[in-house]
Amino acid sequence: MKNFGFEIIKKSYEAPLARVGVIHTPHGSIETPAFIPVGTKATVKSILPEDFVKYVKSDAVLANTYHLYLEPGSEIVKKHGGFQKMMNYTGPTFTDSGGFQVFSLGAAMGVGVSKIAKREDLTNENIEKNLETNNNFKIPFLDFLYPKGLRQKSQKGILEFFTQFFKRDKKEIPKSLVKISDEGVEFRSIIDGSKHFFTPEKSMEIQHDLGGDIFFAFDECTSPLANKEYQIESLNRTHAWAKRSLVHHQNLGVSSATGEMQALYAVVQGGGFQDLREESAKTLGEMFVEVKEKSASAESYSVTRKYFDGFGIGGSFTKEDMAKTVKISTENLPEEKPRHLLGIGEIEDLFLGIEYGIDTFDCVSPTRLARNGSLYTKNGRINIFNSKYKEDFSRVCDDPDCYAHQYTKSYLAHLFRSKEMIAATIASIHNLHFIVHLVKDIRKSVLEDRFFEFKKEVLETYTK
RNA sequence: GCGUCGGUGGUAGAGUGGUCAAAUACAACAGACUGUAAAUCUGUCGCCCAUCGGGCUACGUUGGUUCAAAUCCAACCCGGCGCA
Repeated sequence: MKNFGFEIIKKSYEAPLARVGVIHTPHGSIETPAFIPVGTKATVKSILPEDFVKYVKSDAVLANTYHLYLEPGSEIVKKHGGFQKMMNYTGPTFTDSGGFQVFSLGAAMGVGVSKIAKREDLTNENIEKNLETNNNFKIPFLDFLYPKGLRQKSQKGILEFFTQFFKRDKKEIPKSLVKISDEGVEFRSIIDGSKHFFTPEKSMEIQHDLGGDIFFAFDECTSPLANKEYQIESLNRTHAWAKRSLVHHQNLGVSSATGEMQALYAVVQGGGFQDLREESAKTLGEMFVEVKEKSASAESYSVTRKYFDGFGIGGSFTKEDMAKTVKISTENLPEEKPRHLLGIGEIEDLFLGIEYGIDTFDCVSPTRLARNGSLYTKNGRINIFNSKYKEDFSRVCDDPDCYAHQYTKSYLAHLFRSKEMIAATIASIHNLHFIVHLVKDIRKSVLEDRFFEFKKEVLETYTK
């Protein structure tokens, strides 16, 4: 059985923080930098698992704790031997801890805040408003919000239903499905409204059941609208949770699903505040737990220090802050450990991340954009719904290696307009292939010491 | 031929005297989407100027009643159904 490991093959001459490496896992290697496609519920949406392997050719896939815990339930995943086996995938896997849902179902719910804030959103007024609702949410009568049959309703339908219900009974409209305390986070299920309490320990247990090769400590992803006071409070909590995660991971030992060792990453937070990021990276980088191990020969014990195997960089920040935030984080992390930039995947951001020492990325953007008709091209993103593509007989993708190369834009436009399911499939394969291979090409450019040249070449034609 | 019901914007379909350029849905045209509450969401959608807003033409056709008509009346045209 191979264990987790990371080796740096080359450090860039051009960009002092950039490096090329390989992550070893019990299920194979990941050549870094790498883009890891997201399969939240143990499926990369709209793509057959076998086609994902065949056509996307990424080195790994990432699934989500919150979602798989809710359905089908981590026990069932465990009985499959992990989500990897369940989805008939043989390569390396990641699971996210559920920390992002603290944000997306909490502070971000219903207020139109995304992970990447626009600078103009960061007004005092918005921050004030956010403070009122960001913590200590009252969620009255939430059970009524999810009557049977509502599950399939659209987001709009649900929000309308909420609003009507609460207006009628003159109750406060809920701002959140999440309640945060130092102990953990109370989530309401997005499926049926039921209550679930996540602690770092619980997240570890679920992720041991899910069986990913690499998984994350439970963290709090804060809103980009949160002020510094809140960020400090949250960061301390995230650090405390990281320690608890590390301790509990050691107690649990190997994965309950696969019987194999899993690698645990901590998550650097601190919002857009540079001092907090620095503190976070240092704190987590030095964090360890002492483990007593029986020595091979006799009854004596040796004490070893267990550190995190790698680090995620999480949170939300403005586009403008991203570069320095990533940079100060990686500068203060142990160099020899892999770094994963959570939830980032726009093309400019990939270059930026790699330049500042990121080894892996994951992002829903390629698949979500694809389902909504946006496609990556060398000349920027296009919306295949635009009327001009009705009679555009050029290829969806120029690259003959891409599955979508065999189809015309006109055909894909037709599939989208007529709501055929395979539209999402072709578009998703294309977008993932595009991003995965872009990162592979960036990797190559670092190896060949022409990173900046390549960056310029790509970004010059890719406007947007 | 007689009777009856009906003719509304690209389509379907509400509206039956003023708050109607006309609900709603679909279509169309744009836009958004970064650890997946997302096969989702937002905006526009008669014409002309326009930031609020203003002007014009419109609910089969023509004429009428009324301060005011998609809405009431008459005739006509067209369609469904029933009876000859």
